Amino acid sequence: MAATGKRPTLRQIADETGLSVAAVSYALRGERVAPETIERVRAVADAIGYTADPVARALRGGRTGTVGVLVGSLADFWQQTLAHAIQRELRAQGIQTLLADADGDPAQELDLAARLVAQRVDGLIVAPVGPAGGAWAEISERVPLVTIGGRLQGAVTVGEVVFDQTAGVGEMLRHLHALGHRRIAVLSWAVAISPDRPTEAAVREQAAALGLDCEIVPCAYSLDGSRPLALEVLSRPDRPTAVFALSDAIAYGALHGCRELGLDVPGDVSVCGFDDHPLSRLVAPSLTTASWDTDRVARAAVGFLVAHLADEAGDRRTLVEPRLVVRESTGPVR
Amino acid sequence: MAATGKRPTLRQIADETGLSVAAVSYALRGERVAPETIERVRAVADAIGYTADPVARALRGGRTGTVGVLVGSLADFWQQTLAHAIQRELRAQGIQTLLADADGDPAQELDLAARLVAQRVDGLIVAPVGPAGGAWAEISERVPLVTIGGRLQGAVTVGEVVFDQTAGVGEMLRHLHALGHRRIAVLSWAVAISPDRPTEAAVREQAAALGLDCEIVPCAYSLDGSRPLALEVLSRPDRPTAVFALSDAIAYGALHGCRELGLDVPGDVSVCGFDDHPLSRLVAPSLTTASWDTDRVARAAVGFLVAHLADEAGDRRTLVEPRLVVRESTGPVR
DNA sequence: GGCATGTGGTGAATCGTTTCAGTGAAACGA
DNA sequence: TCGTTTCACTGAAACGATTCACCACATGCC
Repeated sequence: MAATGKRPTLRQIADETGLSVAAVSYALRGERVAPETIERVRAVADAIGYTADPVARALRGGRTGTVGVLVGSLADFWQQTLAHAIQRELRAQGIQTLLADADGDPAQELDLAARLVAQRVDGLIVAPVGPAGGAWAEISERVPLVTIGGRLQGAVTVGEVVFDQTAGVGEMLRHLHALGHRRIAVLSWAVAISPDRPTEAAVREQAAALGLDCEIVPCAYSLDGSRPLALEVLSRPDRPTAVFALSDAIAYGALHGCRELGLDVPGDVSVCGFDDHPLSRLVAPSLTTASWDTDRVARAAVGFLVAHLADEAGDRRTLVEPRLVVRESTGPVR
Repeated sequence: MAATGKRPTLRQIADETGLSVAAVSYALRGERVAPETIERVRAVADAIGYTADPVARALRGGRTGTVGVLVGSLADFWQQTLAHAIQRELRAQGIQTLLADADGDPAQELDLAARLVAQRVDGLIVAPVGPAGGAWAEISERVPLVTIGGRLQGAVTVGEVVFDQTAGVGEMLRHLHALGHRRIAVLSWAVAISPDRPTEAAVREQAAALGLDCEIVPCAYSLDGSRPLALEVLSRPDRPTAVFALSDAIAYGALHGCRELGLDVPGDVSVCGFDDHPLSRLVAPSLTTASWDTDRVARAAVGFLVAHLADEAGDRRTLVEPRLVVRESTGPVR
């Protein structure tokens, strides 16, 4: 039968050393007791493999040493990378990660967050996809909250990582503009799920500034979702000269669509994405894309939370700038 | 200031209803008290938004409602998918997921597992990459352990999901054999990290059975790791007619290498992978690959754990068969 | 010597829940 | 009417670590 072993407790060490439980507790954190005693206690603790029970510690009013991470969808490449980076960053701080993913369903986010709170996480890092509901306010009252790339209405956050959507979209549109493109289709998943549509707004604004003819095509966030749309858009008589997909996954679908139509990329159409997925370097043609620095995002988010937990003051907001990666899939208009 | 809200306790409900804490506890689980009282208690509990503190409950000797999931590397596509599937399956059972990933470093696995145990998980699901050390035995004494695709020496597991490596490799080799391939390079990451090398053994065995000339090339598990190796292998005078990569990621690298050498796939060289990554359908040429059914693996692993926790008896071992997906990247020898 | 200060500890309360062992009161059988 | 059962509920003891209040003893200082 597995799992029958009992874990060692302070009581055991106390019995072994002839000290009180309190003395052992103090000794293990190196306070108030004679150095020699500390040594003795530590030796016994090591010998029997003692580790403090986080459950008991948490009950007493302390921390659980666990932070909840909520992402919109682990099926999404970029969020996978982000989750990975956050979890690595948390571990570097000695914090465990309680991961939840809403599986692309914005309606689940709040429920999942509540469950994480019920599990007594010390903090919550949320990369929301859905609209903000009022109940986020309650959650932020219970537990320190850090948001990544999204506002949660009514919630008090202890840190925010914000993406400079305008700069991100702008950088790519300027790149396309410089190559001579004027008529551009924007395949956007953000439209579908983000009610205030900051990305969409950024597209309109930047397009207007550059004098571009940008059509925004709402698009399911998936490989299969974008292919038929790309086919439709590219089959038109006044076919756009460039397709700007707001995620690499969508861009792959567009590339696939181009292949089906016998269109040369970037000869006939330029295609670009957004994410810089590891594979984007390797598809043919390799994909021009832009990305946010995942590691920096993770570091900032975790940093905000850790600083808050340590009662440190400081600036709790980071604006992340995009990085443009030009590869083979974009070229001058022919 | 965030996170100042206190969560409601049994005590509060007791005061509100004039009952004792014990009565409230019983009432909430619907035992021993008058139906009318149960109703009253439930109403108050709902009104103040009571949820039992899992920490206190766990301290009392119960479960934490959390299961630890340890994967070899979240940077790996397949394991991302697996982790996603497991976490979804656990949530369906009302269990939280405490995720840890060893980040490709086998040496970390044991340490991480120990930390998860220290966090008082109710069980551990491990998809190991590294060799089994003796300390796994201790861990399996403390907590029920389910392994996926790997043995952990000395550990007592309550469930095992095993991949039929022989069938997996065999299926693909038979596919290549049927297309006329006789000289095949196998790019294997498993060689590097798995000491007993079951996959490698399977390759040798199946190759011998089919009369194939298979060379096993040890390969770093990454996109960049496989490209130079593929270049080297494919530049030889007696170039193999097919490259069998033991992961899709490695196959992408090989595809890239072929493109650099101006080799047509599958005209000059057939390339196949293993994983069936979502993108493998979309790369050009689309990738012939094989895969294990991630959902089935996750369901089995979680099922084993849940059954054990419910003290049910039953068979706790599943052998997973591969599924071959033939696409464009493999073809007859020319 | 008397008093403050410091050292090295101990005992007990606390966190919130579960559960065992009671405990009055009502109901019931003989 | 007495004893037994059942009912509905209460008190208190866990679970393990932390921490406050306290205490005995030694030391320092005038």
